[in-house]
Order: sequence, then C-alpha cells, then structure tokens
Amino acid sequence: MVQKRRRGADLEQAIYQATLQILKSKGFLNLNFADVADLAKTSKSVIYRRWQTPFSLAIAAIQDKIKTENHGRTDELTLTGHSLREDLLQLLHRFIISMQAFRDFRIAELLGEATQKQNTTIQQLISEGNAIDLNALDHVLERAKKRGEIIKTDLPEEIKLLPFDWLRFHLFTNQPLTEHKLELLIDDVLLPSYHYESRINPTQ
Amino acid sequence: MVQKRRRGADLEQAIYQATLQILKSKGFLNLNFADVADLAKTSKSVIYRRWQTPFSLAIAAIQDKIKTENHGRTDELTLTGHSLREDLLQLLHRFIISMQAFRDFRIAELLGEATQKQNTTIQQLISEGNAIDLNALDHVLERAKKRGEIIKTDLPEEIKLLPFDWLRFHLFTNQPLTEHKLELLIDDVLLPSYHYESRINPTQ
DNA sequence: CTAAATAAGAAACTATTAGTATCTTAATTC
DNA sequence: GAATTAAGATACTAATAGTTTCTTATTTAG
Repeated sequence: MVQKRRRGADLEQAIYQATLQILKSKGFLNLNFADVADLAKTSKSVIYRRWQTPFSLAIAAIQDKIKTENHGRTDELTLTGHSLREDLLQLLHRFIISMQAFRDFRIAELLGEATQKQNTTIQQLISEGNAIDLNALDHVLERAKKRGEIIKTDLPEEIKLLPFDWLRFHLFTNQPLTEHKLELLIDDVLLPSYHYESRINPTQ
Repeated sequence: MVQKRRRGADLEQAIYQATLQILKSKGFLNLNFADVADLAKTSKSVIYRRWQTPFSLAIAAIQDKIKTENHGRTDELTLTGHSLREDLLQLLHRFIISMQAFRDFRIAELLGEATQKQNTTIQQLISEGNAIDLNALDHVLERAKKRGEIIKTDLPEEIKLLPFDWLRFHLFTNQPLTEHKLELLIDDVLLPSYHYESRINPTQ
C-alpha cells in the first residue's frame, strides 16, 4: 500500500525543499504560503499550523539546510598552506564557496525584514558565524606565528572579522566575488595589517 | 485668498516629506501609497499618477533629499589634518555622519527590493557614491605623499573602497559605528596597508 | 476677463490575497 | 479495532493594492 499522506519530519522536509526552491527562483519577497503549499503538494493550512510568517519559514528552511549540509564550516577546514598567504587564500576561498550557497537563496532580501523586526534568530546566526570565522582566522594566525611569519595575533575582533564582513558586503550588494579580489584583499590589506610592526599612532 | 489645492513641485515636496517621515517611523516595508497620501494631506490617486510603486517613490524621495541637501559629500570636505591618520579620521568621520542620515530612513530594507529588481537607479547611486569616495581618498593619499608619509598611492579601486564598504556593511547590519571602530580600522588596517613597502608575495 | 485645459482630490469599485475556520479522512497510537 | 492526531481540501472573511470615475480648483490662453 502506498502512502497517501506524508506527515511529521517527512512532510516538513518537503516543505523546506519547496521553500528553498522558491527562494532561489523568486526570492524572499515573493515567498508566500500558498505557493509553498502548491509546490510541496500540501495544503496552506498545514504550513500555517507550523509557521507564523513566510519570514520564519524561510529562516527555518535555511537553518535546516545549514544543519544537514553543515555547509563548508570554515573552522573544520584543514589548512595545508606553507605560508600565511596560502592559508588565508584557502580559508577565504572556502568562505566564498559557502557564501555562494546563500547568495542563491537571495538572503539579501531577508536582511531588510530582519533588521526591521530586530530579529534575534538572524542576529544569532550572524554571531554564531562570526565565532566560527574568528576561530578559523585565529588558527591561521597561530600557524603563521609558529612559522615565525608574523608579529601580531592580538588584533581586536572587529578587525579580524573585517575580511569576512567585506566579502559578505560584496555578496549582499551583488558584486562579483572573484579570486582576484581575494588576492587583492590578502596582499594589499590583510598581510600588511598582520605584519605591521608597531601600533604607534603617528599623530605628530 | 488662500490656496485650497497645492500642485506641481509644491505638492511633490509635501509627498516627499511625508514619504521620508514614514520611512523613518515605519520603514520601507511598511510604506504604502495610502499612508503617504494621508500624511501629505492629498489623495492616493495623485500619487499613483506620479509613481508606479512605493519603491520608486522611496527612491525619488531619497534622491530629492540628497540633491537638495547635498548631504555631506566627502569630496567637498576641506581637510585640515597634519598627518595621514588625521586626514583619514576626518574623512571617515564625515562619511559616517552622512551615512547616519540614510540609516534613519532604513534603506537596508530597500536594498532587498533593489537587488531583487536588479534596480539600476540604486546601482547608479552606489557607483556615483563610490566615485565621490574614491576621489576623496585619492586626495587624502596625495596629501600624505606630499608630506612624504607614504609609499603607495596606486592601490586598486576595490581596496581604496574597502573602508567605505566596511562602514556601509556595519550600517546595513545595524552594527554601531563608533569613533573607536574608526580608529581601529585606520590604525590596524588602513595605515599598514597604505604604508606597506613591497607587494612581493611571500609564497616561499 | 472669460473660456478651455489641466490636474487635484474625493469616493466608489474591483480583484487579489493573506489569514482563518470548518470538515473529512488518512495515519498513528493505545 | 477504537480513539486520537494531524493532513488536506474547501470555503469564508477581511484587508488592501490598484483602478476608475467624477467633481472642482487652478492655471493658461485667447
């Protein structure tokens, strides 16, 4: 006998898949429960029972994808570079790859809604992401220190997060993220910053 | 005799003012023609005759404000610093001030809509802004060069725009833009980057 | 100064759609 | 096998975006 009705986790997965597909094709601003229900071959009421708004559904679907795919966590990257530069390239390359997945879901559109609602889930996702990125960068800097390559590893968190912020900004504003830009960032900004000897302010 | 009906530019200004006020208080996502009409003490149809969507109205209102107030253009700033560091502080401080005005209008919410529509007006606004910022930074670097302070003025545009991008990212993600962060950016990133002697890649 | 043209403003109307409620029945549990 | 739970279908309600029509104030032209 064939199943006529899905339920529970099974059904939920179908809804998440439909949600992500619509996010990709039409974007968050055109995401509504009726379309998701149609695509997932279920009913509007089923979705209303589970989520309050298309926003919370979208967040849930994305979180689910992150959870199941564990998408390119930068802190689980095994670094094989023989220099700070190589390690940084590896790290930020991985970061870009994992970000591309989000670009597909047009999360930039979600951001507006999130800031409006002072959404805590999004804030949490961001700060979790930041923690992972910080960790990864610290690892890179430690390796460089051991190699005897650099002077500074005590940079403030804001500055350590700068490369990730900058790349995310490019993503949000739909500016292409190329390998070349990555090299510019590393050679012209990050390496000088991490190598810089003193933090004396030449205020004259 | 008192005017009973405003028209033309007069009326348009009233609509712009109402639009900006609603952007401030409720944000773009809650901007609709009916509310604007009410607040501007005019009629919905008057607005529909002029603009297609709340989005285009919002853009028009913001553009109008930029035009009339010429809001803190960084390229018209007269620099008085006696060092690169001081000039950078002055420039980026001014930048932050002018950005705050936009923050009030919650343009982050607009961004989602803009990226969805591949909006050219926004793209144009951004690239105009970039040109102004580049210009201003070049001026700062030139002054430093004349003082004999720095080595590099031939950085690629992407890198010259980095401080502005970073600050904008903070704005969009509602992270506080403090004077302290500005100093970190300048001391730990920009000065090292602009001073860095060689661009040899230490790939071993 | 008057007639014609233009555009503001009011109001009613239509269509869409978000959200809710109700009911039937499949699937699960006890 | 009865009772419970939840899926899925359908219909309903309320809100509102957008349109249309009409009246009249204001401007322009003769």
